[in-house]
Amino acid sequence: MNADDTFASGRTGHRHASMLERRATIEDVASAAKVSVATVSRALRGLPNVAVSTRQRVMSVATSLNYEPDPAASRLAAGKTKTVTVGVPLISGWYFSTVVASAEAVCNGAGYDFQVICVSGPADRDRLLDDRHHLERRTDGLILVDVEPSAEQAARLRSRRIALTTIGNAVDGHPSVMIDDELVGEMACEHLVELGHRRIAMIGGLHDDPMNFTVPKRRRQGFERTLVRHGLALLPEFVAVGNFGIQGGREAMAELLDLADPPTAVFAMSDDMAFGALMELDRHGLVAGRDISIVGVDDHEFAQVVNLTTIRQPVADHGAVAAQLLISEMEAAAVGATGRPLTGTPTRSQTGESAGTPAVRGQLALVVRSTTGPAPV
Amino acid sequence: MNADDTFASGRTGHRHASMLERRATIEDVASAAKVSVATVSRALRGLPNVAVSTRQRVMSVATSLNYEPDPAASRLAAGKTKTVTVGVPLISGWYFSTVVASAEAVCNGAGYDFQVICVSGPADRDRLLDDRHHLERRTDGLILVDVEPSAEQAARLRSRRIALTTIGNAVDGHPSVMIDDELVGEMACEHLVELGHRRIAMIGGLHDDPMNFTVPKRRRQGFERTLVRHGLALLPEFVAVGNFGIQGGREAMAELLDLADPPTAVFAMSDDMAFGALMELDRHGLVAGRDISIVGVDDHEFAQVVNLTTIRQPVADHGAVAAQLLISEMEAAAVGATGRPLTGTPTRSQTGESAGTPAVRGQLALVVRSTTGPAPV
DNA sequence: ATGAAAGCGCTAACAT
DNA sequence: ATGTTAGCGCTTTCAT
Repeated sequence: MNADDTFASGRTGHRHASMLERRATIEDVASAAKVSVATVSRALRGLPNVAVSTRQRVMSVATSLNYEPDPAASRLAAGKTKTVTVGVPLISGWYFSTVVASAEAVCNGAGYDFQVICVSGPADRDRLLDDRHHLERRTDGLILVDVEPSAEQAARLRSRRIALTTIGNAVDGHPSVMIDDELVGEMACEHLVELGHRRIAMIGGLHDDPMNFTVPKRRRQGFERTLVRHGLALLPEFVAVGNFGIQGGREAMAELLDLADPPTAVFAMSDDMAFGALMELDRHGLVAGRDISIVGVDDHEFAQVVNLTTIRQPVADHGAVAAQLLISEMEAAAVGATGRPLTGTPTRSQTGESAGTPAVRGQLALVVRSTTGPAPV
Repeated sequence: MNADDTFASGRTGHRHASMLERRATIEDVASAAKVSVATVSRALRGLPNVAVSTRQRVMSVATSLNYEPDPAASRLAAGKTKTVTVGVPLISGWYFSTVVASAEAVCNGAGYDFQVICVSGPADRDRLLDDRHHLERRTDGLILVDVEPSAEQAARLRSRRIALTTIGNAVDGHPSVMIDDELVGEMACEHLVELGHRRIAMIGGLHDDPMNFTVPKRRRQGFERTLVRHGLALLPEFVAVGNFGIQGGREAMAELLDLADPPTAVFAMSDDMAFGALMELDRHGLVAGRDISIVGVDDHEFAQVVNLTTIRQPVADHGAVAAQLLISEMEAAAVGATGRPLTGTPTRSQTGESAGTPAVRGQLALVVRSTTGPAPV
């Protein structure tokens, strides 16, 4: 089959260098350990009903043979892939890459292969979730970050035995990790009001929202509600769209500054947008924290560089916790599969969290730096 | 030979088919299309020796059955995984996440599964490259970003039939994409010298360099050489270590400012370090571009926010080009494997690029913003 | 151009 | 506690 020797002469001194490495199979281990392949399989996977001495012998033989099970073979035979996939709207960008990084660390630590796929719009989302191609037989679990599957898609995922955990929004019956986004808006508003501001604007939201990104909606609710509680109102012209990017933030700030009567303070729903706002302030010769106050959300790595006041959220934790939740789900499912056929699985449709579907909430903290200050008199 | 019928009755009964989706196998397609599985396999994979009419029929049946080949099964049978893995020192962080993002787009577009693994030190690197676990039978190709495999590791990769492409450094006999790092140092130096600076410092390098990260070394060479060409010298106290992070840049700048006779200009080998330097300047009440000039490298998204003068490199291209090179290698290897056994593959040990191992160089551009200005008089 | 059949390297019944 | 063996769903000779 392989014509290794064809080159054995001319290629290099060492034949080994050009030869294909021979990998040990479970049979090699079995015969070397003088047991059956079944025993090797059990021994190596820590299954019960293996004599201690046998297990040890098998393990040492496996090690000395440098044996590693072929993932394709075990996937085919067992039907599990030991792979997790994370779907994000964008791979670069501080928030998402931080989430991906921490999820990767956890998954890899738990022995899972880690795949990433970019889901930048509804089409991508539906392709990922509806087509047979991406998930089917390729992954045991999926982490969706700021991507909301429909109820049907979530249901199908379950019937396809693919575990799901979401970040940024909750899907009924699945674990999720998110922050209290209403509280975010509330905290930002409180801070600004306390400083004496009364003309407070908001940068956030998306121009069109095909992905049904609920985060800005919730932040706005908390923000507006708090404004109202203080006897203030959210003026229509004080609602600018920033699309969660630096440029969007800059443009939004430009619009606000163009107003006949501009705000004295701005709540930017993300640090990125706040950075853009800061740029625009600079262009106008205005000083943040003196002429106009800006609060962001995230505590982006750069927030300290530009001294941005912001609401910190534990982004790295998001990925790590989601990965852990997902892994728990998958291992539970694995047990359930062998034990009893998950007859008892709850098929809840409650609005809140139901038993078995933890909705982890991250801690928030207002970090006051220099971009917010007392309202100008 | 097969006693299929032994279990024909009891086995196939769908036990909990109520919940689980039934997926079509190649046999389902074969029988529905009234051909053999072999023909289905050929037809669907675009292999020759299939009648046009047959192929069409098979394809439409496959579509209507929503058939998708089981990746585990084809991997096991064919020995290829259709997966690429990228190893990066850090997943978050602007540079790496941008590279990963563009690589993902290309790989996914080409139908490859895309895995990421964090390689944050020599131990991680050796585990990834030496152990059987990670790569073996899991991936067809590897992209290493700022991670340098030893010659032996690269050789083993070849004998394990895993394609390799590197970013940031070149490995003999493998495609790579990098920039001319000496030119980077040169351009930065030229710019500063032209502005009249003569006391020019440098922030870069790593404290200890277990990964043999060659980028800062080359940048320094170009930088120092250019200094010398202009009759200047790189003073030992003008070489600060920044570890390529914001904090490191800040500390490095602090050291430089503590000097009895501080520099009037600083070449920071990355934008991140430049941002840190900017922070420190700010803390000292100094204005960048007036009191002290700073040039960075990258043209980080954030560079425009703080108006940083920098040397732009096409980071996204790095990932995209590397992915393309890798895919070319893999498809060539696939052909070579069936066709002729890659007789002509060069085993060169030249210093530069050799035929068949393209070393793509990215375009550089000096982007002048406001953090550099004429030397104070 | 098509089909039959032998694996690929495991896992999981089932038997002992 | 251990062994036997039938698949898992494909790909790939080898026939025809």
